Amino acid sequence: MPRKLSAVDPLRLDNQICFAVYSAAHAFNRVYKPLLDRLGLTYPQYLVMLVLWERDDVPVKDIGEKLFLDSGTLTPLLKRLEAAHLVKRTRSSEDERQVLIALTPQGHALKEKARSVPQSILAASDCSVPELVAMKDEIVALRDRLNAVIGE
Amino acid sequence: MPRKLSAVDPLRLDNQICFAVYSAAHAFNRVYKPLLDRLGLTYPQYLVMLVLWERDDVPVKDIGEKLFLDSGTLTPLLKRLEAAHLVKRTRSSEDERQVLIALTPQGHALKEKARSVPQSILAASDCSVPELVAMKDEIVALRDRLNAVIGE
DNA sequence: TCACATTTAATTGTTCGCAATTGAATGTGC
DNA sequence: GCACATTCAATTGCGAACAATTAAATGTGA
Repeated sequence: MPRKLSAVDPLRLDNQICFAVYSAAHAFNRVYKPLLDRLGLTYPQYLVMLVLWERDDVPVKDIGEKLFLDSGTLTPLLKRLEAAHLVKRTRSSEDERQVLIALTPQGHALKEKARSVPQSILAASDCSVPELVAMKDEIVALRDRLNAVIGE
Repeated sequence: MPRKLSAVDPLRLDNQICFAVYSAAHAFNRVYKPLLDRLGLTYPQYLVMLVLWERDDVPVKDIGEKLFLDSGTLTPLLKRLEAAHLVKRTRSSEDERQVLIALTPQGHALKEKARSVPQSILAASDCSVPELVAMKDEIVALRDRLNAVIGE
């Protein structure tokens, strides 16, 4: 009995890892949404806050490198975080080209409210921590290989 | 010697599988971009074309269910595909609420130009096919568990 | 010093992605 | 047959995401 061609058709949606990643990212976003609504953050804003909770007073460029985002995305996003009184934007005095992003007291305080988020995500994943760590490492390795190709 | 807390801190960016997925999706998008530019498609438009190349003349709702997208995303996207003469949008005569999406001859023809895309992605992934299939299956399973939680 | 390149954010314009709403068509329970 | 709910696409508004450009600050070489 001949194998169905569709099972190996490279143009089939179900065979594409990229669509798996794309749709998983959207699924994560939908799980995060109600959790982050309580913090008044969108998911990309939450990522920026994660960066700042690790290290404060960083240039826009550093945030961009960690999150793989450029100023076209970050500038308006950071302005919204500033409008929400979570960060302050100031030109660096050493290098006037740089804009340094610092947390406000409210920005610092929000970290406490965010502590419950990861475990909610873990529960929704319905997966053991070692399994998730293994998957994460594989996906990061794939991402880094893809990014290496982009730099040519 | 005590383990660094950061290695297990759930709020650390590097520990979050969701960020791995999010950033991998963007990396894929950047790899796809030059390939899809030659087809005159964006990545979401390419996904819609993949669906239509599998089965033609389908309602918007069916496309949305396969891609996990709603009409707010698909309606303008499909109008752009129609403006590019790749699809035709017609009201179903059986159920006037539905809009059926059908490929034009140009839309059908584009499939041939798209055949080289998957192997370019495979090359950029720098990964064996069995490995990619295994990763894809894991990610799809995770996505489906997340989507199950959303439906409560 | 001075011309030139580089770095850094900001800006503009296009396309997703989704929540919320609208309006038309269809299905249902009585 | 008729009120009612449901389904489906379209619309509106907002927040990413990114390409391309701009402008200012800084670095470099002759």
